[in-house]
Amino acid sequence: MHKKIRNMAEFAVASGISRPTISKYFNDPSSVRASSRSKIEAALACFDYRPNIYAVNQNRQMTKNIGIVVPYLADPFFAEIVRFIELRCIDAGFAPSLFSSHGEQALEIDILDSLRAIKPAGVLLAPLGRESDKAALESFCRHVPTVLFDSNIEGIGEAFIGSDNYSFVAQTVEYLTRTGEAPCFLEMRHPANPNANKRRDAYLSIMARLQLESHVISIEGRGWRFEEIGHQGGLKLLEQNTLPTNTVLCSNDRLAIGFLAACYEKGIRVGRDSDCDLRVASQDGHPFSRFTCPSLTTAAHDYTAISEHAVATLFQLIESGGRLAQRAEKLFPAQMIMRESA
Amino acid sequence: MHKKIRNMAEFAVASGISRPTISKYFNDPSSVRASSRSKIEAALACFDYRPNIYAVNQNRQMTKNIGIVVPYLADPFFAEIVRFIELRCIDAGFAPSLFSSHGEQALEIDILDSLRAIKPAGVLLAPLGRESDKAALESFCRHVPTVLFDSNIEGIGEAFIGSDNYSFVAQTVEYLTRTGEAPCFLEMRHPANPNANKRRDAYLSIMARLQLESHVISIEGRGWRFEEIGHQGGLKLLEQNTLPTNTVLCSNDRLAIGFLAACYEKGIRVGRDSDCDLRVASQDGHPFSRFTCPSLTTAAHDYTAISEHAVATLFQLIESGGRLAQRAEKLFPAQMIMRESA
DNA sequence: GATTTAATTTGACGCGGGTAAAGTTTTATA
DNA sequence: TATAAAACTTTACCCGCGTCAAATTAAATC
Repeated sequence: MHKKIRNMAEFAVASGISRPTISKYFNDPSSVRASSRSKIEAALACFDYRPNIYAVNQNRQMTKNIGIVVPYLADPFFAEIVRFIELRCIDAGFAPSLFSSHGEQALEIDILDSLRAIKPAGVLLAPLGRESDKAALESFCRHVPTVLFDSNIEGIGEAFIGSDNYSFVAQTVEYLTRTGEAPCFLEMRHPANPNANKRRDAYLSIMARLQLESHVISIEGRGWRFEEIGHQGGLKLLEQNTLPTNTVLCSNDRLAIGFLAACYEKGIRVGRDSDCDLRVASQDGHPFSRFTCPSLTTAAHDYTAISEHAVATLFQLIESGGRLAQRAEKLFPAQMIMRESA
Repeated sequence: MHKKIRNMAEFAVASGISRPTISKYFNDPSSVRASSRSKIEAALACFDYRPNIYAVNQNRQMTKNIGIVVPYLADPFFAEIVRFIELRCIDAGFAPSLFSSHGEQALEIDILDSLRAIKPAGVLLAPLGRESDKAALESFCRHVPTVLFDSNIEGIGEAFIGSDNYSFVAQTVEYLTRTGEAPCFLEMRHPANPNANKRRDAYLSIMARLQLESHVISIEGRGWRFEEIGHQGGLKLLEQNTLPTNTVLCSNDRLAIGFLAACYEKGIRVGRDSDCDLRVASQDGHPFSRFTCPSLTTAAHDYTAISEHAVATLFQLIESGGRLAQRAEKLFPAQMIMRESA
């Protein structure tokens, strides 16, 4: 009875419906008459036929694929946001494909290249940032409807969804200043991510507005191993004993995780209690920031809002045919999380 | 001059080579005469034509796709191993597709389902473990050449590559016992991953062999938020003050990260110095274990060996037509990393 | 029950490239 | 230089499905 169905024509015979109608059904089950639909679904139950996606995508102008590209998947921030995004794409009937550039420009270009080959309906792209080949990104975005997130690159992509870096720094600096000494700012000298520069600039401008003396400490190190960089840089700083203030605001949580490890090793007591030597705060709301020692006071990304809005924007972009009247930018403010480190 | 090339026939004309030869070239550039090859590559340089992957895959019995499935991508262990695997697949000319089950059975089934639809040459699967639907996995593996890694499920997949849990526990217990008191063993009562059970059993058997009294402490909590579980469980344990030994071996690093945070909060000094209250060691070699406070002594997976061998096994499986004479199992021993926590 | 409207069927073509057969040219070997 | 082997060209058909036009049928409206 259950002879194997090899293609849509055979399935059409088996279900007693013509092939074009079957085709319509798979593109939109509600577009066929209820009686046909139930016949098809009855047949579907016995024969478990599914259209060949390669044949389908060859003939469709646009696939149901959505590309998701992040710069560094081993960073739990991206892993977390990708989780949200994937689930929302699936719910909307799309097939997400996930790619990580692993911090390498060549790989990012390769990914965009192979992404073009699968003709996705749209792409959610968190670019490498400073390391990105802007010409390559621009060329890609001309061909594929793309929404940028996390890292903004001016003029590239139809929209950008990210966090308002100013809000992060404003909240952390305000909190730290209100509850103690104003912070110095610890960052990588050559950050991979453009958000880092925005945060430093925000720090400088906010400190100026508050008529406070600002101190930016830029530590060496390149790449995406932020914890290690924060650790090494922290050890050096603490050995030199040249921290200008007793309060340190780290540019991001991963740097702070490394820095806290250095503090611990050097016997520096971190926290807001009176017997502590140093307060450390940071920014991102990294999934592990709860479990540092002490737990990390940080300004957190609104993961849910960002992923939700990024996906919604992409869907809207797809529905309007791949182009938006003008490039939309949406920034979400930080959510302050007060913990033990400051 | 640069009229757009729409398909292989047009490209054949443009390059002065017949279409079947072009087709051969793209399947294996070395299979065509050197003179033809250089003509094709010259044309390729001006016209940047690429075969339509949907048309290609429709007609090929087997694609060049490789599926990679992990249970929880937000766990840096998997993120890290995926990085290795992806790069090796790309180097070998395959197109890896990455999926995370996000800890959910339904999603794992969905992924295997859509994976079947893309007709991959092979799949590298790290199953959820206890949460997996074994019947679904078995059915999948009957259709797609699959190599399991990380979590073994007896009889499923053509091969398994993972770590030798016994070696992990043997090394940590040996080290801890040699340098101080024998450890108790801290684990989740309902671990998601079957490795956890193997580690507990190894602990019991090793302690018995050493004629030492064993103490297994099973803490409550389900799911994949191990740090939180370790943290909550740790707080409870330390409040009750009922630890049977001054040395704790955690089943895995993420649990240990949470436990260390609990120790810090409770003012327990962790480390191997004489003024410390507790020694804590663990297992996995988690990327962040270097940055805990104190840094975590742990038995590390041999990431490189595992990913290397998993990929090599899959390639071999693909070359031998999708079936192996018998199910191969390969386990790699741990590499002990001595740090400050024990 | 006649008419309009919507849905379906039939038949046919196209997408882009795999692949096989038969004949032709090139290269390698002796 | 003759001969065999390898690579190539031409021709043709195939894959599985989207999609269109024309004809047919069913449902909805009055």
